[in-house]
Amino acid sequence: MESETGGTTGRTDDGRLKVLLPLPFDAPLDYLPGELKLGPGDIVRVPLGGRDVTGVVWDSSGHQAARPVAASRLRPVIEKIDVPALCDVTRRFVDWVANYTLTPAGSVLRMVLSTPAALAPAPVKQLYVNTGPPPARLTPGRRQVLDVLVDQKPRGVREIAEIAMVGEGVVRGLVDAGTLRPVTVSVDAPFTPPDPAVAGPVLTPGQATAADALVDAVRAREFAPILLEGVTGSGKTEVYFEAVAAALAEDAAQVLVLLPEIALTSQWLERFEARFGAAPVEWHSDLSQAERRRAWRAVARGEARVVVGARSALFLPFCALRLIIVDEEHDPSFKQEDGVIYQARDMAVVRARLGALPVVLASATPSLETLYNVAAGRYRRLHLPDRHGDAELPAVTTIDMRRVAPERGRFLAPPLVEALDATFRAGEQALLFLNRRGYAPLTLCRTCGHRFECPNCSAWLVEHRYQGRLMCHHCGYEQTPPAACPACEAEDTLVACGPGVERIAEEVAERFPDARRLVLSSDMAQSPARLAAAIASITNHQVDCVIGTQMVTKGYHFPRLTLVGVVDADLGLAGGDLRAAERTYQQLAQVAGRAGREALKGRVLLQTYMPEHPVMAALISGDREAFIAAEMAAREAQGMPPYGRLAALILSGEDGEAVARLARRLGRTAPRGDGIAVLGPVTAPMAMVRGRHRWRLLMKARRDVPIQKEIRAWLARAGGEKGVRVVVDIDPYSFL
DNA sequence: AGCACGCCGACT
DNA sequence: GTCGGCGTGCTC
Repeated sequence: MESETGGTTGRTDDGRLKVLLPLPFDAPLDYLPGELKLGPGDIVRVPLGGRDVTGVVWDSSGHQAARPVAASRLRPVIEKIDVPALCDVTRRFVDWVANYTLTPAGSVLRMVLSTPAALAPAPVKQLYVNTGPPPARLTPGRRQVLDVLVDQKPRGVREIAEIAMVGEGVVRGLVDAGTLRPVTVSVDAPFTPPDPAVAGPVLTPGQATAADALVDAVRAREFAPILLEGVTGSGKTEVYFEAVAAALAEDAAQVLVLLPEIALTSQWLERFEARFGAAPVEWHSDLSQAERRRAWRAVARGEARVVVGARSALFLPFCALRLIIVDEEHDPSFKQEDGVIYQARDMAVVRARLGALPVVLASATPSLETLYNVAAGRYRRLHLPDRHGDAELPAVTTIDMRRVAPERGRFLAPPLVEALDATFRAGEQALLFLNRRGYAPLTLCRTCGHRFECPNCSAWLVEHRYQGRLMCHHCGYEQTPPAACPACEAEDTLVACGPGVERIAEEVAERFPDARRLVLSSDMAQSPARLAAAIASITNHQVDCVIGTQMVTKGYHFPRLTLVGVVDADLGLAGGDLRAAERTYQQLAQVAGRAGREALKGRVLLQTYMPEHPVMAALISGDREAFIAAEMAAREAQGMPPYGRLAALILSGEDGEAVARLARRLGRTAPRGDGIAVLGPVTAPMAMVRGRHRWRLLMKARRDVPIQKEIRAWLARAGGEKGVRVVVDIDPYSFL
């Protein structure tokens, strides 16, 4: 029996070193430290099979190998990498997330070591200063060079030559003469630290009270989950900036601000810079390789004081994290749906608990989970009063599409058309919201009824008329629309069914030829520059009518926007998943909030076939509290989250029979008993994605049931099936 | 995740 | 007779 020395040394009695590798392994592998002095968190290169990989010295407790590998098979660590060690909290966080999400610990570590370039030796450049003896011959050119360098600031050869107005040869001559001495600097410029004192806050008394509470929480250096709730325009950002300022005032403290990717806008960054005099360190998917390296290293070294990023920023190697802010905490995009499946908002709370620091969840429309935690006394709630007292909330009304339907082939009902007309005449802006990209979601043949479907997925091909393509939104398949029907060969019989934003834009163009239109969808987000230009054109009122998907719902102020028309308010309610009502309410409330942000009173028109639906009723009355209460009661009655827990098993594989076989076996061997129920197996609503057949099972459990343990035992019981992948989604959001 | 080893079709 | 397809399985 091997005995362990404990969790602090990273090695066992016989000198084995535990090293976790960024590969799908559940546990660290054993290595020999050789002559290296290594401790937990150190980043090392180790041999694995025929290659070298980078891993992290892990704590020896926790992962107890059932049967240790023979000492003769151990290989020594190659080298220690010159990067700060991953701190204790980061390591425990990796283990925690792995255990909770039923993901191999190595896969979680891979998210931390996501930037291989950051682990390579830092690229350097050669600069020069005048610290050597003066040259034997002082020519006029040399004199000019030395004049440039009197300030002792290191500069590159090219730069010196340019300022001194001499050739580079003159500079090199002084280098050869030993007058100019080289200094080696990293090519990564340091980040300017934000300064808490640049611009003092201008807070109302209500905001100041909340800000003080946050500042106290930062100073207390304890775990403190806090909901910061306040409607749009109540100053949430300014209030949490005070907590950021309090952290910045402390030595070396780091702050993480998580935003939904879509909300990380230039507008947010401008506000930050105005308050703190410097930009935060950004972390999101479209950073270049060099930017990632610079940011990652700065975080690891503690030089990045404030990081703002999308959910993956949670896995950066912070060493002195003192505060986490999750803005727009209700946003469903915090749920990562592929690779390691996790809810970044929930994991932020976990990281805060492990690190004993406050975490602020900010929202105008908090998630039911968060409200539940407030009600249970687990989270503290700070509520911001509306800055403008009884602010002009937009008037919300429904258009009953059963009574006032648009003409055939049109999608805007007469009352909405009239409202658009009035808005344009008044010189104001309108927003038409439809959460559907492209021109039409379905194309069919009028003669034979043939539908264009994706060959790899159970989904219709969406027509994108601007690009002249039929596209699958699930796998990237696309084709050119054929002239004739591929089934019956009839010509000119293909019809577009249903609207997307492009089709709405077309209808606006037909009805209002003079209105300047802009379609805003994620198709545009591919190019950040184009997106920024588009946003600016709205802000500058170069656009009268914006037709947008959920791209438009967050983070932007459009001061001249007074009318919001929701083309299909029922869209999100279809499918009947758990959060359909909540999500639809959030989304429509958020879109509605775009109308009438400043002096101008706004109004919102919802086109719906079910105006009596509780979601519509709540939007009209503005009574969010009542809606939440009803939704909570319904969830409680059904034992659904947040009252109960859910976990989904998604099976997929190319061989449909094998997938079905394993699905049935999992159904037979499902855990049953007190507080656990398993629904399914059923074929997934999207029965085929990317050529893989899919089945689902859903486990519903009481909150006190250790679902991870149950699922692990269940999967072991059922065994596997060749070529079939099982993905576990704890707390699922998507039911497709 | 890679990279080996392994067993069945078309080439010099 | 070999080259090579990528299916399964191991890496301390």
